[in-house]
Amino acid sequence: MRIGELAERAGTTTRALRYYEQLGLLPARRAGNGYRAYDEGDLRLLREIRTLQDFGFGLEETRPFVECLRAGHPEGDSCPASLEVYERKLAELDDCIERLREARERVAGQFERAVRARDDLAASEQPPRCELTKTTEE
Amino acid sequence: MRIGELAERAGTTTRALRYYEQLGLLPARRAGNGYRAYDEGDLRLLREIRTLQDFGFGLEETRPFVECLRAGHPEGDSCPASLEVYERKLAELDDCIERLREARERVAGQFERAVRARDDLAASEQPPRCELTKTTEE
DNA sequence: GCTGGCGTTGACGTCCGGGGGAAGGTTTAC
DNA sequence: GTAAACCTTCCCCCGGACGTCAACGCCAGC
Repeated sequence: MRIGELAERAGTTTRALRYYEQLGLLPARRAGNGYRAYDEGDLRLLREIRTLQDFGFGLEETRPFVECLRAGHPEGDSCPASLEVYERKLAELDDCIERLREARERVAGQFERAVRARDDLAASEQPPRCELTKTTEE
Repeated sequence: MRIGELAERAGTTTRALRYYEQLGLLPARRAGNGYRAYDEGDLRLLREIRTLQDFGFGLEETRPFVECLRAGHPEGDSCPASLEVYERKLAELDDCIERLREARERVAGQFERAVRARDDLAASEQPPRCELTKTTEE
């Protein structure tokens, strides 16, 4: 299989495949004419890469998974190195989520304070009309 | 006050101040010699910008707050436009947090599955030795 | 009067990842 | 025979918030 077919079957582009090869992530054998030659195993590797990317992994983070598959393991995450990447990613996500939650709380606090300040100001400038005054005023 | 003093008092750099001016965020009056001239009000505006940046706001998002202060309001968030930015930011943060949480759950699921697969494999390859076999084998 | 430190503008560099796109040349496929 | 697919090499781009010169002007102190 050549690069165009592989790209199409994996739903990516030839440009990306050349880039992955450049990274050493998905090296290709070469046919006699210099064309890149891929097989079904490469498609499997490529699908692993794409799946992990959908999970939010960077390309470098997919490397242990790809190498694990290439080493003959049944799944990309059958190797300790892959599990470590999972753990690191989980820690990274937790950290990121926590920081965003803190930021959210700070902003929410500011927002609520500002809204109260606005309402207080409105109330002092134009005192609330109770039911009785309301009917008499209008 | 000139640019160096303002930068130092606000804990930022002259480069940043020129950049803010370039964005029209913090325009400066000019002294006779062409130097930028700032006053205490500008320091207040700048502190508002820095505070919001610490909250995770982009520079453009600080603009309504700065203009609100410049319009004479007591706080940067005394204006409706600022409150809208707060609301947009909260929605943006919520969305971001939610997407990260989903990603985290997907990764956690994969991780747990992989760990179970590993343990199952270890168990089948090397059956667990109970207390009795342990003493007889070694 | 000169050195040093501040100021000015403008333009380009950086960081980050993940490619995009074009030029210019082979090889294959119909 | 020609169009499509492939090859390599090269630079470009995205965004955000500045950093980093370069080359000059202004001013205080000694």
